Amino acid sequence: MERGTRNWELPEGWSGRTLTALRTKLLNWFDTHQRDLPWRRDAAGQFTAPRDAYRVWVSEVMLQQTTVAAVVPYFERFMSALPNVRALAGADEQHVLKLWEGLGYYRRARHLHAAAKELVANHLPQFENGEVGTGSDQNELPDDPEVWEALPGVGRYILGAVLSQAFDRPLPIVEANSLRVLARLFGYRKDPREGEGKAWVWSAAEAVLPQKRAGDFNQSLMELGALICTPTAPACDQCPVSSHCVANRDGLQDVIPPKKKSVAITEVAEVGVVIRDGDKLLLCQRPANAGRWQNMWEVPHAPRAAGEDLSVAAVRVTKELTGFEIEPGAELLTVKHGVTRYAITLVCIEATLNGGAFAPGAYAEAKWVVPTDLANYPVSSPQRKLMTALADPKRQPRLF
DNA sequence: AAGCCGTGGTC
DNA sequence: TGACCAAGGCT
Repeated sequence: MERGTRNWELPEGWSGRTLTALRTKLLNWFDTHQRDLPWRRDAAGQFTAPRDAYRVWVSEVMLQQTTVAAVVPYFERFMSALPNVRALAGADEQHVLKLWEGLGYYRRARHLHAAAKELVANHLPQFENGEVGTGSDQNELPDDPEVWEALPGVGRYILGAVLSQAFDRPLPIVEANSLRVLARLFGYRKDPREGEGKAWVWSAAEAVLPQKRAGDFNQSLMELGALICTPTAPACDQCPVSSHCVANRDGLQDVIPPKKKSVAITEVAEVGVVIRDGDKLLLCQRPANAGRWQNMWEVPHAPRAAGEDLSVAAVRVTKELTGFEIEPGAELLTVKHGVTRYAITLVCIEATLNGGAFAPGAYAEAKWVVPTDLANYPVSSPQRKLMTALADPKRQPRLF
């Protein structure tokens, strides 16, 4: 979409003065109603303006497609462990993934990590031997859209969010909240997520954006969408800009924006195999370049054939995925989990190693691990559920 | 363009 | 309870 132009008309009654009033009302509302969130303070707990670019960036990446409540503890842990971009760039990817474990969309973490390496290598002051950074990135991360735009995991939203909040650059943002707010405010009836609607909503975000305090203004749109202009039953009586809102005037809040198409859920039956060899069990690392949970660890698991016996499936899946031969044992437990458009029922079975050698392919690597070590590996949520259950001292019979 | 990528909370 | 939803980006 083209930037810096507006090829649509403001609704009747809108003028430059109206836009000025709208901006003032939203900024004033944000000043008095914004939530106290950790990424709105600096590392010392102080409110600053503009804000620390590294903290803004990490928080914005974590918040993608995720809820504020889920992010808060992850953000605190992440900032304690890796307080600045140099620390992140110097960390192992496994450490970064471990800090991300449970948040989902793990590619975000890998992109964040890769981008930090790129920034430190090519876009930050280089230190001589013995010198160290300040520990704060406020004046270290580049105030340059072209640098940020080229980083992995940085799209137009992250670009605008980071540069407007950290450097007060007047760049717009569009995400789920602001999309809803803008569509209702201007009475846009088509889907702002598709086709020309995408261009429209970015253009609308540019049109309302003030040249000063762009970061606070962008946040005000998101905060309003999160607290007042909610998907269902918006609190229009508490909205600071309801008098400007076309959807409020015409009673169209329920149909603007249109609901997203629902996706059909597919049921999947899987078998997972906990393979013992003495006091250790087999842990496998998923490959780096395809599918979900890249570079994370798990016990071997795969779909069962229709009507396939659990033990037969366990032997077949283990052989296909790892190359190992096993002797299947008792059924252990069942973990149900949803992931994207799949509802997966993972039935886990115990087994003992019977021979064979690890064959890389489905998995990048395999390790024999004592159960107390499982907590140190980054694993998916269903795998964490399985491992937590295995480690439960109340579980009978005990595996180890 | 449309599908993929996770997870947990809400009503 | 299950469908909907969340501070998107990549291919």
